[in-house]
Amino acid sequence: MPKVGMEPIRRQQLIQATMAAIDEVGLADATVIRIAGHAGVSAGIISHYFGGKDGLLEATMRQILTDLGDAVSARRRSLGDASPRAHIGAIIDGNFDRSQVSGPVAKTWLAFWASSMHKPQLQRLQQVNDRRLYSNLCSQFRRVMPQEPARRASHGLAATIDGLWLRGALTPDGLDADGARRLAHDYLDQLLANHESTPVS
Amino acid sequence: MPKVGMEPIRRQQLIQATMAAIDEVGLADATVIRIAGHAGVSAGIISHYFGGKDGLLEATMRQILTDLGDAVSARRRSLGDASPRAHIGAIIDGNFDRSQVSGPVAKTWLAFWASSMHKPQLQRLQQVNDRRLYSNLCSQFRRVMPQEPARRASHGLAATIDGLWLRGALTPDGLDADGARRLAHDYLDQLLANHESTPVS
DNA sequence: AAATTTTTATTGAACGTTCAATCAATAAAA
DNA sequence: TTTTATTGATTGAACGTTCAATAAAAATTT
Repeated sequence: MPKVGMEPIRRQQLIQATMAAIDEVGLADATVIRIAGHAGVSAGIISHYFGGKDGLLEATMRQILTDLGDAVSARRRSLGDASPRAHIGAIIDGNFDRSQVSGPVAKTWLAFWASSMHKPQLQRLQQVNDRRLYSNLCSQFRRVMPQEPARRASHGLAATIDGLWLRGALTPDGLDADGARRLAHDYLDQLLANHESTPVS
Repeated sequence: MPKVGMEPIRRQQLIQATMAAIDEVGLADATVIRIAGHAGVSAGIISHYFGGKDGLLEATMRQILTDLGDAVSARRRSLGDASPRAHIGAIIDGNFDRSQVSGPVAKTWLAFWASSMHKPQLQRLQQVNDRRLYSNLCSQFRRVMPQEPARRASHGLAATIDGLWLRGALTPDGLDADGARRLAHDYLDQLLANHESTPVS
């Protein structure tokens, strides 16, 4: 049923179908036929719009990382020059945003993470995202502590966030976003408390 | 060159070769021919000793988890009824044991983790290991805090350990075991400090 | 407004490749 | 001579990609 302007629609459908297929049977068994079936189209269309299966997988990972970045940015934009705690809290909340922690997204994210160890194209995306999270955390921690402790705090908090995702992806019931957020915030409070020069309460 | 009693030797060789192959090209491209090549044998031998490729992969994951459990047990055995901090510290150290954090092992571990989302056999192994870590942590935290905080502390510390592994597997230079251990110990100290009824220093 | 042509979107069978598994043949040790 | 260990060519299944054929919409002409 050829109607003009299908490209953006099909691209989005196929990216969603990719996540659905990976959620269903894993990356290894997410064949082009299965993905196309989820989108209600034929297999050939994937090569037409993405140049091949690899192009579709890369586009899917890029979408996940873009959504993640947007979720963080949206929460930080309204903060202005608020406290480091507020900014880092927003980063945490953005990382556990609803749209990011659904079963399909979490499983796809983990599958890509593992796959990126040996696919340069995916590894590049992964590292860009990683460094953005780390440097955002670091520059906020730097406002209340010296460089070396700030680096350690950033590394620890980033690891905790990723670890909670990792465990959430494997849990049958999916990630408990509220519980994870609370845990990360508690950790953040403790990291900050260690470097407070003027204890308030 | 048929000599009697080759079975345990070949099994070990093939398990090591599996990790080497996954480290080299990833789980998706770790074919039986490549694995057999790493062990210096022919592909057919894999089906002979492990019943098929799946059997070899399961044996490899089982070995990684067994080694991990042994590394933890060995450090705790000499502790007797020492402090919770000492026991949990030993669990942390065991998880960042030298034999566990080498590039091949870390990458294989992550590959299996992702794969276990959709392979019941691997998922079972994964969950047994997971619950062991969690309940070990929990029973130690319980000695110094109520049940609910102990659960939260265990979940948080387990997530941090896994997160450090995850990031270590992806880092080009491999996991910085000492740095990771220090971070996990700092987190542990903070978790315990929040529930100390008799502040000593 | 009807008929025609052009453009765009889509299909799905065919093709070449790659993989794990099999098993008859082989060779060294017992 | 018997037993045990190992090989590697073969087989069948499954995969991603390609491309000629098709069909619907849009544009153009009558």
